[in-house]
Amino acid sequence: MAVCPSNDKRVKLFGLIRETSARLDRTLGHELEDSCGLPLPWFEVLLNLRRSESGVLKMTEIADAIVHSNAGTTRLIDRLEEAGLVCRQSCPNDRRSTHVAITTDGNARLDAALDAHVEHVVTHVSSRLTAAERDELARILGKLSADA
Amino acid sequence: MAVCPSNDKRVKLFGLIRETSARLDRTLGHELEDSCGLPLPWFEVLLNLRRSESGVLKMTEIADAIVHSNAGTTRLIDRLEEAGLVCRQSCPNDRRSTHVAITTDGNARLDAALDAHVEHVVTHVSSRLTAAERDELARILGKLSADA
DNA sequence: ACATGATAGTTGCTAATGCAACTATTCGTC
DNA sequence: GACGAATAGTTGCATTAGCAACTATCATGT
Repeated sequence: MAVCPSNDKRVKLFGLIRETSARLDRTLGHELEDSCGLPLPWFEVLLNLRRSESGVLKMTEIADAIVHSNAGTTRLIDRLEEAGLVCRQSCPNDRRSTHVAITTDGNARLDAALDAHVEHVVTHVSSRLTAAERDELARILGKLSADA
Repeated sequence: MAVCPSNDKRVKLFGLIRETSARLDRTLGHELEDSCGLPLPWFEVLLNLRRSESGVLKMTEIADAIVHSNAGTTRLIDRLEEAGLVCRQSCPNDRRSTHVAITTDGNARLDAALDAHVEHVVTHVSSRLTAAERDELARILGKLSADA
């Protein structure tokens, strides 16, 4: 269909999503690490735990939320637990499953990180867009993120 | 400012960008690898070479385009060269610099990959959005990707 | 109750990435 | 022209991630 597929609009859109996210990831990741000593994936885990209703998440839920493999999530939680920011708890209903909860230390670190992170996000994202654009971006991305 | 920073709209927007991109990355990466045996980063390198005016790119240009470190790009190009898809050429003007060019094999692989990739992008991105949404998304992301 | 299959999580192994340090070359300034 | 600073690229090292295989537990059908 396209005369030059390498410049195909559709291909470019995906590339743009990828590139934008990668740049923001790198920038905000560095800034978070520099200001709080907290890697972005750790932050994401803590953030998801904070948001969870029950205060705990299963390994699989975390893996899905942060878009990691189960194996990768195991190791990630290992490190977070090693650092004392989360703890594993046995799940009463299902003995295959593991509950992960945030610790007091984890909550404190998250609070500090959130303050810094909000500032970074404002600098690199919010302030560059109008309110309408931010809403529209969230709406559109929501449609894409629905399943995959 | 926000009562509950973990649900702060700004934080969520960044998280959504990250999540959406990660999911698409994973899905389209697998599909491309399964259909063409081409890892997504390889594809991105070849695509950028195809698009370049002169037919070659410097290592640093590639690193920037695909949002990799210089070190990571060196190893990535090593593998691509090993596979015969690109070749390094000495740069006449600057002997510190290295030109990377796509080979005949690389072009063939890229052609095949593009056909498959377009299809994947249509499935997971284009078809989920209206034409207006696609344009708007590209426009907004363009504003974000501008510098960092 | 039991066999079969599905699911949750972990581990071994390998691949890919980044940072810091290094070499080689070029640029700027005197 | 020569010296110091900046730049392009590569390498050593450590970290992180995923896939495939494994164990343990649960669910289903007979």
